[in-house]
Amino acid sequence: MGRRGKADKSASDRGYHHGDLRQALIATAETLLAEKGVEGFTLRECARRAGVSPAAPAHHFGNMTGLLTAIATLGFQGLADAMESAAATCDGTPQERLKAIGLGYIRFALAHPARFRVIFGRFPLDCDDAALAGASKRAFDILAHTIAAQPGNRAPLDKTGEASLVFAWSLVHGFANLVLDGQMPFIEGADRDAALEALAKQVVGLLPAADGRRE
Amino acid sequence: MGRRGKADKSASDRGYHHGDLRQALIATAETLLAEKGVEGFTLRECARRAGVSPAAPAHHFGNMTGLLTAIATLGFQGLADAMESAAATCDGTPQERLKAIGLGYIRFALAHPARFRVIFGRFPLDCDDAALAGASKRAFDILAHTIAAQPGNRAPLDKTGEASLVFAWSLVHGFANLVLDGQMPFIEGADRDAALEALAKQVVGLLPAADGRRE
DNA sequence: TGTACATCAGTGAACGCGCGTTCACTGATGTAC
DNA sequence: TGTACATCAGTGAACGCGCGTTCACTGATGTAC
Repeated sequence: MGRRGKADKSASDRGYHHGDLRQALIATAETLLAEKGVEGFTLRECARRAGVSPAAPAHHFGNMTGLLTAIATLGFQGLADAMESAAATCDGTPQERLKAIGLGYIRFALAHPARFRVIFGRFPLDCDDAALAGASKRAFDILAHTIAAQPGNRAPLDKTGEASLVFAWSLVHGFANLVLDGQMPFIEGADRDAALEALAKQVVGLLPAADGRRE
Repeated sequence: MGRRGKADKSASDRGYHHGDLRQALIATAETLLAEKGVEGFTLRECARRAGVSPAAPAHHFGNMTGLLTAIATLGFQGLADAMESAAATCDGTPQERLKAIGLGYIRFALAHPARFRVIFGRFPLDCDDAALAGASKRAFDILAHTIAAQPGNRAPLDKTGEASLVFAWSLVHGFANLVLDGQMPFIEGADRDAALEALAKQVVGLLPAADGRRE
């Protein structure tokens, strides 16, 4: 153990070069964001925790916006992956597929709070970043296509289809935000994760009722 | 017009005493929060915009937490009022009442983004503040009682009842957050407010389908 | 009505702090011959 | 295999800044007699 207990690897432990500082900074930033929220996040503390000088992040990301953009890109990719892999395990009817991607959405948010928040908070992101734009479009399209495939809907979505998209999205987005913001105090303790998963399943299970054309 | 265009009333315009600085600071803080979000908010700029010295806010609120706590209290009161007054105008069946308070929730969030965000963001608030705790309980109870009054539910809520509470809350909370975070770009322009109100009505209208006992 | 005094509300300068970013630099690594 | 050199990755000191809060203060208001 080095003299500087705060950092995972101090400069004396690891030599001049870090190895994969880019990845390390992203991971540290996520921890920090999840811990302190948006307003508590600083680039300097991020560097400090990574055991690196305050100038190091600029080398990889230019500035704070660059780092956050990298995290947001990971976020959209992860969100899209989570929805797709959840959809892959279901029986394939449109309704079951919608429930599955909804559950995937929620699971992703709870598993990666920092990425989820960076995506949806109004952070300074580099909107010209092609990777970010692509990942974002991919995630959104999964939801839109799934809604379009529901019984009675068509692509492109009409007004009613749009409303059912907003309905489903609002539901899972709201659930994720309420949990992340600590608004479900009745679900705490040791079995918290299992209880949340069960509640999420139950809530998402009510979803297809809302396709707007059930009578 | 005074020489200092930034402030509504400069010191020379209004004399030494402000009149109602407490109210003015709250209003300015809300504008600032809505404009710049949490992380952009500072007490000093708040004072600056109110045309007052940086030390003035401390006189009324002690510190930043005090100001935010005051705004949060207004928020919970406003949220409860919005839900109650929306409920008062509906025909009185439990299902219609649930839709009404859901719409009230959304309307409040869109009308008072700063208050809504201060309530649900993880801001430093004074949790010992009795007014805050009371207002918070009142708002939550309106939702819980309305859910308990739905057909098939009872008070206190059982597991299924709890799930339908979470369902309804998630829906309106998610909708409000998506709009406030600018995630509904397809609704913009001059008729934005009317379009949002219509969409909110449509989305909330799908709500009672989710009481979980409809078959 | 006038005067002394207490109370209140806001001032403005100052404090120490941590921030994001810059800059010339240096240590480490890789490559060409 | 050895050596010169280019490139890369991270350093650390410094910059100017705006922040929240404090403090002794002063101007304005209200009250008692």
